Amino acid sequence: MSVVADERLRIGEVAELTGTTPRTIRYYEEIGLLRCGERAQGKHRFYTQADADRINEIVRLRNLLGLSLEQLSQLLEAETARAELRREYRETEDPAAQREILGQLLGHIGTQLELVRGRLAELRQLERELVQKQRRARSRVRELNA
Amino acid sequence: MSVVADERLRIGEVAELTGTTPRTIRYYEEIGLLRCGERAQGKHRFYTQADADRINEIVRLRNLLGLSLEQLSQLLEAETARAELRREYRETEDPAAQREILGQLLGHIGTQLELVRGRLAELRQLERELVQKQRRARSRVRELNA
DNA sequence: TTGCTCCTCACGTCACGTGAGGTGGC
DNA sequence: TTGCTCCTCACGTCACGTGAGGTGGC
Repeated sequence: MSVVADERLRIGEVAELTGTTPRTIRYYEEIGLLRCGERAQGKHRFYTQADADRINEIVRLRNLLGLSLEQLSQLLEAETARAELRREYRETEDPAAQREILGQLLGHIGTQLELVRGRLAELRQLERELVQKQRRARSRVRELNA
Repeated sequence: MSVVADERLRIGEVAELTGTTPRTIRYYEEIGLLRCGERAQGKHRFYTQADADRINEIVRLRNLLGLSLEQLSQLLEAETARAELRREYRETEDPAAQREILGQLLGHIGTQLELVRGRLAELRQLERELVQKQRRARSRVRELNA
């Protein structure tokens, strides 16, 4: 509950927080989806809340949008690059640069919204069809009872 | 376009109709998700429109709900059993039996609707969060322009 | 010091993809 | 008869699961 900036989470705790497993987190590191974090070979990995947040985002997009880790990697790479730029440019207080960054952010959000809304449309269509089936079955039950 | 009951579709045609591949269809047969259809070893498989419909349903539930083929198998097994009973009992014209079958059908539809609505809720939540991010970014753009 | 969690191989699994080499049907 | 699609192995791949055997930190 206490939000400490330099909180050091262990891999098992992060796994619990994100509904994954240590193996999954190590695999994401292996394929470059997650930062590797400096540590001596064989030593324990440590994570921050920001790492947990990123894993949560990955898992959510993976589950809800059915993207491959390769596709997710591309989707999040842009975001990571932006975050980098943002930290750099925020200090310059240059409004033109900030507008540029915000434009990129809006583009990125737009891409994700398109994907989410496409899925939503498909699921709503499926729901409609199931409700239609349900109505027909209920109507036949009423006929039988009449 | 012509709907002929005994239309004989080849595996490549079914794959095209369902957005899958011949390999996928053979794999579903291999693990028992699809009927095997009597045919001599090495001879060509043939399918009906009903088979294509079933594959479409499988693919849709797989993609939209993220179920494993094992879970899908269980979900559809009940449906297959019902369809069987239905053909048997429809001829008897026994209203009690028909009520029973309709009850099972309604239960099955209810299960699927629960899954679909759970997913819809998660996706709507994700959409809300993205829209919220979008608003904040746009508001910051307006601030910069002021 | 004692557990518990962590570590690194490394093989297994699910749901197919991808040739290799050969046969079938309009 | 000529293509095209089909057939059956069988190995490859992606995203992890699951031990085996060993070390690290509160």
